[in-house]
Amino acid sequence: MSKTTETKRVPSPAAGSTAGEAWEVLASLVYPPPFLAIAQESGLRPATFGALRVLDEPRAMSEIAALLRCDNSNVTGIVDGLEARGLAERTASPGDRRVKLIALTAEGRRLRGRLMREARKPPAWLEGLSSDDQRTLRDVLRRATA
Amino acid sequence: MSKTTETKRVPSPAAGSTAGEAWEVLASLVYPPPFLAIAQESGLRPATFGALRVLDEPRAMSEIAALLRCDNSNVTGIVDGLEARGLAERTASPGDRRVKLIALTAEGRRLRGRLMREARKPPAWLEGLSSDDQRTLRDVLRRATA
DNA sequence: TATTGTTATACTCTATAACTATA
DNA sequence: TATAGTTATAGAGTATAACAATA
Repeated sequence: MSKTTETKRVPSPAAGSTAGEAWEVLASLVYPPPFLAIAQESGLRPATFGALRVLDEPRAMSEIAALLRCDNSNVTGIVDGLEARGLAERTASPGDRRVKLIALTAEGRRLRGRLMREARKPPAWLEGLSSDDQRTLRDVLRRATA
Repeated sequence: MSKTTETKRVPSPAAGSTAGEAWEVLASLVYPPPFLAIAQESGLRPATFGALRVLDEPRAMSEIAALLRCDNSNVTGIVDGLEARGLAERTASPGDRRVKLIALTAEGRRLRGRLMREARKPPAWLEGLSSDDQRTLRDVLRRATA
């Protein structure tokens, strides 16, 4: 869970700059992250949810470890959990018999689709903005990444 | 660490709405949270950083647990860690001798001040926006919380 | 009796190191 | 010899339950 929220709980002094003011409001809106709640509600543990997320296609264990930025040895347990729930299967790699490809089952693909759609859903405060404000926000943020 | 980033890693289908588009960009900008990196660089573990954050004034163990949304029993260990580092002290509560008030030491206050200033610092992408865009962003976000 | 904080215990997530089976 | 994955083990973070001191 989040012991990470900053604003609103600790009374913060005036930020002193426009960027600081914007950041203060933004942090209060996006932390804690909504997808943590989604993982919890789905009954999946964070690590399992993370693995499901990157399994958009069959991947080797080491590939999953790299995407999750964790050690290979963890992936063994995480994939064990996915297999136990019937969400994924270890399959042999055609070229290299050391490699195991992890593929979602039909049920795994169903669950993943549902959770990914949920995770992409904009939070209520964003849906509640006027269409103009939504467009403005989107455009400013796009300039920030340009 | 973050096994929580969504955008940019998994190719996501077009969001299909202005809010969805805005959210997609926003998520790529704010996850993983910058204060996780701050905690790590400071050599504090996330739980310790969280406790330090809520100790703007002396607080009872149970109060800390409530703010961190964790069990009382965890706070014992977290405060043990703060004490071992010389950052906080258990002091007796004047009214109720069951209660222990945790107060930061001078060193704890110094470190907390430094970390909080760091955590409030707007990220580079926000500082890099034009003044106009910063103001626009701030005002839209303020309307979202109104 | 009820409450505050501690201890005992257990489960999850993470990492390192030693091991296996391939290459 | 090197690599992919597993196992053994350990440390941190979390939770529940039983306990001591105090109310």
